[in-house]
Amino acid sequence: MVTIKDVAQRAGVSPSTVSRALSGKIPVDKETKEKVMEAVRALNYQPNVLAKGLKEGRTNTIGLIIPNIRNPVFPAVARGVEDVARRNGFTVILCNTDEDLRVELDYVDKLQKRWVDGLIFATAQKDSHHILELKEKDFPVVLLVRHMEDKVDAVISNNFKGAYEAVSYLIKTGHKKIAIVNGSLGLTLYRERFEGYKKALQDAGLPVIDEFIIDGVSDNGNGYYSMLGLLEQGSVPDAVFATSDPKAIGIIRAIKDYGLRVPEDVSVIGFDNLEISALLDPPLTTVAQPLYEMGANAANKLIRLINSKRAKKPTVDVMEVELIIRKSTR
Amino acid sequence: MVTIKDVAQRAGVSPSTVSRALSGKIPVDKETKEKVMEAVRALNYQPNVLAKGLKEGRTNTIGLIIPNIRNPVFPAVARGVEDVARRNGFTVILCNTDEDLRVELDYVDKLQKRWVDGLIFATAQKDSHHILELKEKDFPVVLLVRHMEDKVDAVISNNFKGAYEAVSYLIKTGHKKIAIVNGSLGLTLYRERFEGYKKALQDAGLPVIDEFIIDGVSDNGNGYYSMLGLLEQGSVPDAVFATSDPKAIGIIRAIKDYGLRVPEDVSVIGFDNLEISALLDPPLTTVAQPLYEMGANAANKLIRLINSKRAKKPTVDVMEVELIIRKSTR
DNA sequence: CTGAAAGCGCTTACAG
DNA sequence: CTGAAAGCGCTTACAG
Repeated sequence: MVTIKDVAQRAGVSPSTVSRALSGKIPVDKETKEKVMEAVRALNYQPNVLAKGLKEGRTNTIGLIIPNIRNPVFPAVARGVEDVARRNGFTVILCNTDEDLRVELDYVDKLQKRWVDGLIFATAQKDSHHILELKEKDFPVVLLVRHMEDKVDAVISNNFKGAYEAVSYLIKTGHKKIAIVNGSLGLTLYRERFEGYKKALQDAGLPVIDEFIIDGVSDNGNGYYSMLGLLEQGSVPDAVFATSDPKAIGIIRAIKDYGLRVPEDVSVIGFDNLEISALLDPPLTTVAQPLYEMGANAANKLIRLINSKRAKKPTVDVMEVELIIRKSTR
Repeated sequence: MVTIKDVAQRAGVSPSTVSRALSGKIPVDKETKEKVMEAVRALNYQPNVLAKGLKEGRTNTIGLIIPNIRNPVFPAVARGVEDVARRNGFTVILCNTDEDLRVELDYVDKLQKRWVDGLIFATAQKDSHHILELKEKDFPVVLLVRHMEDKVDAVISNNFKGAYEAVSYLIKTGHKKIAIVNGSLGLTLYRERFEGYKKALQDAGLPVIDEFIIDGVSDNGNGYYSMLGLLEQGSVPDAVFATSDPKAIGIIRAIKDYGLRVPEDVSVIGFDNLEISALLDPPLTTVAQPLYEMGANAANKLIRLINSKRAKKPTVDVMEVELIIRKSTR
């Protein structure tokens, strides 16, 4: 391991000078600087990040906390985060929590010890006290996809509008009995999508029917059973608004297994626009979220927080959303 | 920030004693130990990992270097790596390279010295000198998915056998003109799958036909054009062995766009068994790789390397593979 | 069993 | 512009 001392010796200067020549922030004589650079090259010197971090109190590392990278929403999001991080000289630690609070707290603990400079959470719940605590300590935090009102900086998409447009489209194309298969109402994003659904019905003078409202459905496979349950109890809607593409996939399978056709008997509309959604049978009509850009924005926001001394008021960036019409709706 | 000094002061002992009480490796009087623990709890002391790392020369962090987390093979792999890492007290840094060597070298540079205890590469090429160099320096390295003969520890799947079984199945079910759409032959895994393809044909007394051999096809969308090209030049196979599921997806679209049916006119078989592959139209027949387990094994292997003092001879773990028959083959 | 001291590799006031 | 010194928060020989 070659250290700053080795470089200093070879260049015939003191370690302090090497440090200054390298940082560039403090004036150094041109000639000495060249000698230093020459030595750095000759020895292939790499400054030790730990020592630097220990001294400066920062590590140029951020943590990305998500439920599960296998949920197909997150690869694009993670990629957005990483690209921006890398371009700014940051490195990202990936943390999957499976929505388990203990795992999440564990990670927060561990990462803070590691002196991570900031954290992006895509796991925020209504009552994520630990996130609020970090915020209060002025530790840089940004929420992604899910947010907590205006208390913490966040990047989300326009959930209300996306849902409103999806359901309005269904109404416009002649559907009257529109069910919603929703996620947990503990999450703001699903509450907002629910509001959009209700508003669209109301604006069209359609009733909001209790039996067509299903929530608490997760993304890993139980959309199938919720839909099957609905059909088997004899409530057949003419359209379903699924609040995520993974849910829509399960719902379509359930409708087919029940012996009905999509979209002839039941139209299905999703929310996300995953890369696979165009490849399904039938190709999925859905509301596109700019997942990559959301990740990229969150990383930018976090890095700005890290670099700025004074705390500003948190802001929530709402990204626009677009209805993509394919073949799962008639 | 509460440091070891604060704890020492409160417990009325020296910092050295606190360190020893905490590490547990060196005997400490029971009573003093309790005083220390009491102080640790009272102050909610968190040892600073940077300082520890600087002193001990290790950080309990590993780097995972992959082409792109958006390629649907990698989320499962990454999850396997992370789960094992976390269970062993390690943290993982995610690095996407897009197969760009400069990005990769940049990452290796940044991560390697003193900062990360080991590296998992899912990006190895035939001539990845930088990986060999790390290995020679005795820096812990494990290859994943792709390997470099027996020079470096690796976890791969049984590519030859998977390909052999896939193609043999096609032959057994009456196909005679079987094309292969392959990845870059610069990668061992694709060479091995190619060998399996050829061997299966030979064992059945079928000729290996040049015009049915396409390689250098990447996973992001150009399977579509390769297949379309093949069809348009008038060479219509009765089956296609795609050496990855993403390629199979593009191939199926090309066949349909060309006006033929899958599997009635052309059977298609993939390799991977992604979660989406069962949901496609038609559901994809494919060779399943244990992606999660491969990631988990690689992490285990790496952590063992990190913890063991002496270098052992590298070993290549070959994981078993399974043919999953669905509806894209007749 | 315990404390004082040295040192991991840096950066940055403090002098000059 | 430059060097010597102190210090970031730990761990670990060295004495006792």
